[in-house]
Amino acid sequence: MAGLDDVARRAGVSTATASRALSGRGRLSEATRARVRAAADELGYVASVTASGLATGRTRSVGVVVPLLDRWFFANVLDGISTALAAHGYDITLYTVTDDPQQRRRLLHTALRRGRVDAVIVLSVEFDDGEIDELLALGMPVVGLGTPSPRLATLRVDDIRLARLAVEHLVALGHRSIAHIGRSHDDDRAPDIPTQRRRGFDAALADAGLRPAGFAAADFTIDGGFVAARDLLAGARPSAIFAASDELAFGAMFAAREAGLEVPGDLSIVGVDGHEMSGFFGLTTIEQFPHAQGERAAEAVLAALGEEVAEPASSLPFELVVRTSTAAPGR
Amino acid sequence: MAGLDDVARRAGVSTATASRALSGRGRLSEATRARVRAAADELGYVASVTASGLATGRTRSVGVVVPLLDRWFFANVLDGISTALAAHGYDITLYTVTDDPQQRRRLLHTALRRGRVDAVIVLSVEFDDGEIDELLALGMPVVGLGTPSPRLATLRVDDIRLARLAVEHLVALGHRSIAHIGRSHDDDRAPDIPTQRRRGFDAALADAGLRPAGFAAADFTIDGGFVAARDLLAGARPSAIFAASDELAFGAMFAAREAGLEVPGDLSIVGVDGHEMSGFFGLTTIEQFPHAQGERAAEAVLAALGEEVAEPASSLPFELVVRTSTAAPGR
DNA sequence: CTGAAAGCGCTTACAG
DNA sequence: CTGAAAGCGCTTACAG
Repeated sequence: MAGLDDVARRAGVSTATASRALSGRGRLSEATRARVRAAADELGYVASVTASGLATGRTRSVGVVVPLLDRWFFANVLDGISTALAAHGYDITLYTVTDDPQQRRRLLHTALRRGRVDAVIVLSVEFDDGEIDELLALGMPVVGLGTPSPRLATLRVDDIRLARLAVEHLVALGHRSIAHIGRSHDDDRAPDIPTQRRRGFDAALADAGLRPAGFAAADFTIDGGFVAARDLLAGARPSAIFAASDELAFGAMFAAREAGLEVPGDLSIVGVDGHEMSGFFGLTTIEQFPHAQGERAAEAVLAALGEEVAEPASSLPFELVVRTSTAAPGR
Repeated sequence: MAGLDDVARRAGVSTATASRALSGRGRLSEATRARVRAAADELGYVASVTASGLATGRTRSVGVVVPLLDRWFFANVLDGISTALAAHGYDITLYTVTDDPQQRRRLLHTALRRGRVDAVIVLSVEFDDGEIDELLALGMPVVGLGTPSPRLATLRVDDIRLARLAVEHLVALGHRSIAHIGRSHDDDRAPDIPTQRRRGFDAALADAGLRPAGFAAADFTIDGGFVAARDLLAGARPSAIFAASDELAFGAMFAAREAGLEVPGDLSIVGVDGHEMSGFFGLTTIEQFPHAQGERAAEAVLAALGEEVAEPASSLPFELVVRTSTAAPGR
């Protein structure tokens, strides 16, 4: 691989000048700049990141911390991040993080402190206070997407309003007996997404003078939705379910089918996400454009790194998509 | 952040000795080694990758090139890669690649030549001959997973046998009219996965003295499967469909439902993958354990980098899982 | 506008 | 077993 001095030699200038010509920093004549560029092209020169990283402290890479790679939502967010970062010549270094405390230590204490990345994007991982301290102590930009901590610069959709939108749709259809599948902290002020959605659910019902017809906790998988819905349908059956994700909603649809119930005849179901399969299932849902969310998170981080990016809008959009899984309460 | 000389000073040794103590290379007394380690722990020292990378030429990072982040299969493979790599202290740098030739050039010509990664894993991307040349010219280990090119060290499942297994299951149930949804090159010798599966399909039918009851090409999405199946079901209807992926099979199931057909009463369907939803759909499928495939690819790359890894098995396993989407041809 | 030189933080022959 | 020194390939004040 050709190095910078090969380029300099070929262009007949010093290494310093070659560096300036290629980076665009410092002023030099257009002629020499062009000469250096030509030499670099001819040699197929690409600057070594380890060398320039060591010299400048910048590596043009951002770390992305994800909880689970195989959730549809995260895969799409990641894709969005990747698109936006690539457009600015940044690479992405991927870190998976589960509940394993040792793994978290390794991430915070070692991986992120190796100087491999210039900034980090954290997706929906719940870090405790001490972990947030360590993140902040990294001394680089950290942006969260759907991260619960108020101490992190975080992009989020207004999940209370989002949930209200879903529930108000059901109420408008005439439903009076609406249950919820999701997750919730006991503390109403907990900032995590599932709790916010549960609060929006409660609030919308209260506004309509209704009380929850049931709540079932589930992790955000299809199977979780299936089991939760089976529980809900076993008791005094609600006429509608608001599921906190499309995957939960799919699970609920499978449970309804197993129970011999028709959707929406016997049971209306609303989800959240806009999952690629929601159309096939005829699922009414709140779309939230994860790909765009990823792009926005990437832009926030790029801005913090001093890159030129389009002015970011202030809030993340979502919208109700009505399909065939919701209707007026039947029979 | 503490540097190596801080550690050395605290331990009362030279930087060189500190480096040796921490890396384990070169022999030195247990006593000083312990002293250095203690100093490093107390200071929370972590070696800078840019510095050690520049000095050694190794960065402990591997590039992973993926076509699409939001396919269930790739997400799981990636997760497997991440698991195995993390266990050896390697990071992963993620590169997404589509058909856009400019993007491919940027990857091959720039991103991969920056010295950021020690090796690369390529997932199912079809590179042309010139691109393969560039990959090989990188001068680092490259391993493919499901990559068509015979010039790349590639891990693959035996897709001909895999397809035979699926089709033989249908034949054994008594089906005589079996169609295929997938993709295929005209050239039978094309090494890409879809073509291999189509060949296995043909071969199994030929062995049973049967001829294909239809073939419909589709990209590997649910929607692709839906459209393809709708076409197949519009003509002389087959009694069974072998779909080259579970997502295609899901699409086919939706199409069957739309056509008012019962599965498996009117139509049997087999898929490939072992998608997390296949259980809910009652889909008979060939499981192929993508997570394990990812781990295996990572281990192959680690071995090429001189890391100690378990002896890799020689072929990738798969297995038939019979559910309720297949039965003897009905009515 | 351009060059010589120091420095980024490690590693590794080379001596001893 | 340990240290002094050179070097990895860039960038950037500092001079001119």
